[in-house]
Amino acid sequence: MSDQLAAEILKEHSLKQTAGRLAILLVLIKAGKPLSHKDICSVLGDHFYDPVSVYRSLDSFVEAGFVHRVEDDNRTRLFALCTCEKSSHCHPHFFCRRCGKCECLKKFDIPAISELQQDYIVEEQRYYLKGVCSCCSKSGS
Amino acid sequence: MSDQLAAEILKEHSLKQTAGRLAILLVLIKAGKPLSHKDICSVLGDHFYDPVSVYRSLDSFVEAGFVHRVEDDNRTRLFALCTCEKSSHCHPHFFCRRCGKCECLKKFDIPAISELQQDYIVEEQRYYLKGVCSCCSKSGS
DNA sequence: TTTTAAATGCAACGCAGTTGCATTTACATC
DNA sequence: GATGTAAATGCAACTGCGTTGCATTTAAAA
Ligand SMILES: [Mn+2]
Ligand SMILES: [Mn+2]
Ligand SMILES: [Zn+2]
Ligand SMILES: [Zn+2]
Repeated sequence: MSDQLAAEILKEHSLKQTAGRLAILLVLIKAGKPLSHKDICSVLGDHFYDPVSVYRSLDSFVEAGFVHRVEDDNRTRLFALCTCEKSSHCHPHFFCRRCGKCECLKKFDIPAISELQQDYIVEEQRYYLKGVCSCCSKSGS
Repeated sequence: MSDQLAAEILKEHSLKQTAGRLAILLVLIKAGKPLSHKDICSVLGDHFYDPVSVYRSLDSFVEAGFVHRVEDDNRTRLFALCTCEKSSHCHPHFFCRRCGKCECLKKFDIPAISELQQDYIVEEQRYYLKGVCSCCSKSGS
């Protein structure tokens, strides 16, 4: 049951177990892919809880390190559960223009630019691809 | 004189030569690095011209293909003259947290993820680095 | 059970960018 | 050079995503 997983994650990061946080986290667990604030609110639907609080809960997750933020082209941010221990973005993301979904390419590391002058101090790298995802390219031209 | 360059670029892309466009383009040429809408407006200063028109001029440059947009983490967009013939982003960008500047790493191609399944159709790739730039890392700890 | 810092709801705000529309202007044509 | 027209501009209002302030509620430690 992913309810338990959600509870464990919160406990593990010493965040208070509130109904809202549990619900939001559950949505992220079940989705298995990056979701926007809007996505999350619409999944929550009836057990609706304040949009501002959703933002705040998400922020607390990001700060705790078990959720990462993906910056979309469109000035909206996506949130995904981050199983990959390392904090911050460790993998590339793929945005499909057909189905509109964003996918974490967890299998891959972000390739480095080996020839970059050594006096640049790289602290963070982000990489994303846009195109047509595996699913969509298979189904229909 | 870069005034002439600006005029040429506009002509080359059959865009009407207006005072505003020439001024904006000149700012981009002189800057030699990505600038935000705000940056541009503040450089224009007195010969001030409507912020909305600045947006529209920039859009026309991007559509024409000689300016590219860089998406910043912070929901603001940066614009840079794109000398590198290929349309869209062909190179990585570096954001310096010290001086706050963004730099086009024009020397480098964006590294590819060779192991990506072939049924993904990659149409665009973006790559950016954050850290401390060459300049800033040299001067002062 | 009591206590308290943290979480929540609600309303107002901030800011980058967009849209609609009336007016002006670059530039092609005569 | 004068004329016509589509494109560019200015201005005001609007959108959408996210943030902030503050009073109230609540999880969980004591
Ligand atoms: Mn991810
Ligand atoms: Mn660039
Ligand atoms: Zn798809
Ligand atoms: Zn710097």
